[in-house]
Amino acid sequence: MPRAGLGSASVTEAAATLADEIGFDQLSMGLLAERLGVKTPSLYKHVDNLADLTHRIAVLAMVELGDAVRDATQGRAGSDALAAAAQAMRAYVKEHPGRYAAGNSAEPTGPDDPLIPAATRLLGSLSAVLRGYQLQPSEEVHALRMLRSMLHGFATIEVSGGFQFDTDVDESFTWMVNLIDHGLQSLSQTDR
Amino acid sequence: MPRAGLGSASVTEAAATLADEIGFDQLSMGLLAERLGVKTPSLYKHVDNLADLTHRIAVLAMVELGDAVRDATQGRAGSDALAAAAQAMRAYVKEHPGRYAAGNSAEPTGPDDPLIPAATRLLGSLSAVLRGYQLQPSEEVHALRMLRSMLHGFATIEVSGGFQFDTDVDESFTWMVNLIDHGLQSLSQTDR
DNA sequence: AGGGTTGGCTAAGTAGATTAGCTTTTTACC
DNA sequence: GGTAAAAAGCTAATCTACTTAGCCAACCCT
Repeated sequence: MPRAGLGSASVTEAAATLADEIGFDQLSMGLLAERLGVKTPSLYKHVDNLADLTHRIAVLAMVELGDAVRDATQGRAGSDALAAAAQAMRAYVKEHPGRYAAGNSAEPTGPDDPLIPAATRLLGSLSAVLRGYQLQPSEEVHALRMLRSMLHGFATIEVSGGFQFDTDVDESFTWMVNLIDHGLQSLSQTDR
Repeated sequence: MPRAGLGSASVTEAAATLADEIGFDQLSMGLLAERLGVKTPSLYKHVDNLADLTHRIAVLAMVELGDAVRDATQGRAGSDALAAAAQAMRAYVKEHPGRYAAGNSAEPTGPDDPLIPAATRLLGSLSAVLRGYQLQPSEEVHALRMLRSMLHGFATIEVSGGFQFDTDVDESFTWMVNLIDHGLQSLSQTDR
């Protein structure tokens, strides 16, 4: 019996891709094994169990999303950076809905969980975008929470097919980002 | 053997309460049966299966949330109505996280699904709130999508424990709602 | 009182996750 | 090149949760 050449990383990657295709909640050890041309118990040589697998997908998602936002905002500032970050995040969720869902369902398992730095890095990138608006320090956390809420909410509703009307969703998204942009600009300390 | 006096409605209600307590994804037929003092198979006299049960919870959640938003906005308009609707929605999700999660995971099963009118009614209440801002008709859908995204995103992140910093979450919420309020006011047709 | 319906139960079937234990391949080192 | 340990696959078996079948008691209605 020849070997399949698997490893924790390749199994996680395959699972993430499968989750994107069939939906995170449909992911199972059996389906993943079939996809990899292997019997189900063999997966346990590379991953502790299903919870461990989904956690690894979550970490992967956070790292990738952090990279995407960072790359998109490189060399941009203010409104440009905000629009780029928002579009990058939305694009990632649309392309990788299963990974993103895994990321949302994950809880840190301990103080050394790699999920923590990954999430921190993503938040840092969003913070950097907001820094361009020169908000009062006391308002920075509020603005960050608002930005996260809006992007997360929009992306998850969109991916779940929740926007019914046939009005263009792209248009709604840029409209929303613009509204936030104007709101943040009006709070900018340089305006006062 | 005495009877437990159950019915579809009371089983659904108990399941919803249990989901709020232990988390929607921890809900199981076994735990629900135990809670009701009954053996697992007995539940199938009142509900088709687990999918049916969660769907009923989803409908219940949408109806309750629709009621809550409607009640909160009664007799209010403009900024007051927005703030009331937002607080009502956030309060509902905090009090009933399991029900709300069920609502999010639900898909209509057909054209006669009671989930559809329930969801429509909720969206209608939010639309009514926005109507007070006298937006251009072409912008109404965008504003509704933004409002939904923000409220849904904030509530789900908060309930999942995603807001880490110790800055007061209430404050962030009202800050966010205020920002949106100002943004919508500046778009009001009466201003131009 | 008595027949039909309802709602509970036990027993059994199914699917998915997981563990145990065996065998083969690969690797590392002599 | 040869061999022993580690790694990676497999089959078989276990456990848990959902679900179905079929039985019997309790309730309702006249």
